[in-house]
Amino acid sequence: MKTKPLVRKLGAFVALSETELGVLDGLHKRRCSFVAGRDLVHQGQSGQSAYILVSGWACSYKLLADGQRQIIDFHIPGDFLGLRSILLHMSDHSIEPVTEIEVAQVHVSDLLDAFSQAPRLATAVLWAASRDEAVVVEHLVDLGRRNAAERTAHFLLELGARLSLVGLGSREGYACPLTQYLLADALGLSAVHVNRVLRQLREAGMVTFRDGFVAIDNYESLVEFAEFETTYLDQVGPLLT
Amino acid sequence: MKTKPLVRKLGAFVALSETELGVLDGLHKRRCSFVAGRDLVHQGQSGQSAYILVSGWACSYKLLADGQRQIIDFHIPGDFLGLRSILLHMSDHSIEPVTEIEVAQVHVSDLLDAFSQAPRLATAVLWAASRDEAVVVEHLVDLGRRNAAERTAHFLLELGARLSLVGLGSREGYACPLTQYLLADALGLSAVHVNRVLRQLREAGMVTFRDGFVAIDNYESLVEFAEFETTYLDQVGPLLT
DNA sequence: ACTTTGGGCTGATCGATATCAGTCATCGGC
DNA sequence: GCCGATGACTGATATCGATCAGCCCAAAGT
Repeated sequence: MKTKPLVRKLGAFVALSETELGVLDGLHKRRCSFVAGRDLVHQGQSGQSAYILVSGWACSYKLLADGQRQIIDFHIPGDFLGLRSILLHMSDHSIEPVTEIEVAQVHVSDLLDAFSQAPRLATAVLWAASRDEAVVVEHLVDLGRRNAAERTAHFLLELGARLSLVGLGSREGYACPLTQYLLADALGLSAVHVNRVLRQLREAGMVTFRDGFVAIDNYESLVEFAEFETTYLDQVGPLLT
Repeated sequence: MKTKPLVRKLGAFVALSETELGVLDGLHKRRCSFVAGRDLVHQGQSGQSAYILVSGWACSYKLLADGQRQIIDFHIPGDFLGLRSILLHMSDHSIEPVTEIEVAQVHVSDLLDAFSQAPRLATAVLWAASRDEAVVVEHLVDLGRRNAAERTAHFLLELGARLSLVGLGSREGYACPLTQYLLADALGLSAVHVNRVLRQLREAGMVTFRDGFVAIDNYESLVEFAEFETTYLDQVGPLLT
């Protein structure tokens, strides 16, 4: 079987032993699939287990009383879903599959067992969680201090960088199943404006998002335009050997 | 000595034993003070230790190339500072004391030792980190989908709720050393506009921020106006006994 | 006593982005 | 072969919040 995205992701941080690989494999036993659009976790729900995303895309979001929604983050293969919910014993957000997804369900007890069998996995997962938090923080800066075009450019670059880490993208581009509506809800813009901004970026020769594919036409100028910094995503090699 | 804010905070989640209290005490040994305005941690710095904030307020922020900044979060007594930095071996943000602060410096090794002596502390700290992340997520929703007034109202309520957890605030209000400039950098607004919005909220009889004190004039209507949900902050009693 | 500084405050104007009100193309169902 | 749904796209208009330019007050410095 092909390398699991989670293994690939954690492997970039910790040089995984045979035992650790085995334990990680064990976490992938309870497999399920979900169709696009039907909530996996619902805001306000309690209890719950977490999931490891094996294939497909999902997003976590919050709904406001007036029906608007804000997408917190998109999740790609190798990401944990709902890790925070199980700690707080209550989900403060919803999670929705963007495409059809395949996940491995993980109970709290599975996770704690895995950690006691392979303690360095806990460090690795904590590291992954920290990196995810850094992504959310960068997203927050997007919303607070970047205009629509910079924000969109930055966001597309960041997605690309994350996808590259699990082998699903490169500097040339990546497959991206998001609609302009989803992008709007993530970027705090209207779908109409997302459309205009994407046109600007396309006409400026920087990036073309069309037919489910993001083509980065000029990586350097896009990076400069978006003030994109990769330090928090870069991972040259395992830090823990 | 008065109960430490961190003990108070974690105590709301885990019923702490004598041993655990002792270990927590041990983490508070390396005390230092810092004056307001001079960075504690600098964006891009590597290595680093973390800190427990004992008294005073701090904020973590990111600088953009054009000189703008976005404040990610304000930190109040009982909060950890720079926990993510030590995991990523690199700080992706800066931390600046807002007032004079007193902190306890914590090396990675101190923390790991503490966790091995009192394993439930690890769970408690992880829980605290998750709650902090939930705060950042809520802040993200503020920036993405709430207008200036709702955003400001929501932010002030959230601060109040967090301060109440460590005994520094109530539904009537709390002492708040923030300037309108700091508020602007956190809310993604200009200082001028923050001023106007505060006036609106004051004239609407909801909340009065003046002379370093936030007075909540009408808690119910403020909560309704801001669509404030406390679920992720509420903590009726220890979940782990 | 005068100046300087920092924080709070205000009016006028301008620009970025939302909102409204559509068109067009594609696709699956019947 | 039409129908409804969905997503991409566009022009016109409205609005929120930034920016500019400035005043006022209190505290600290000289």
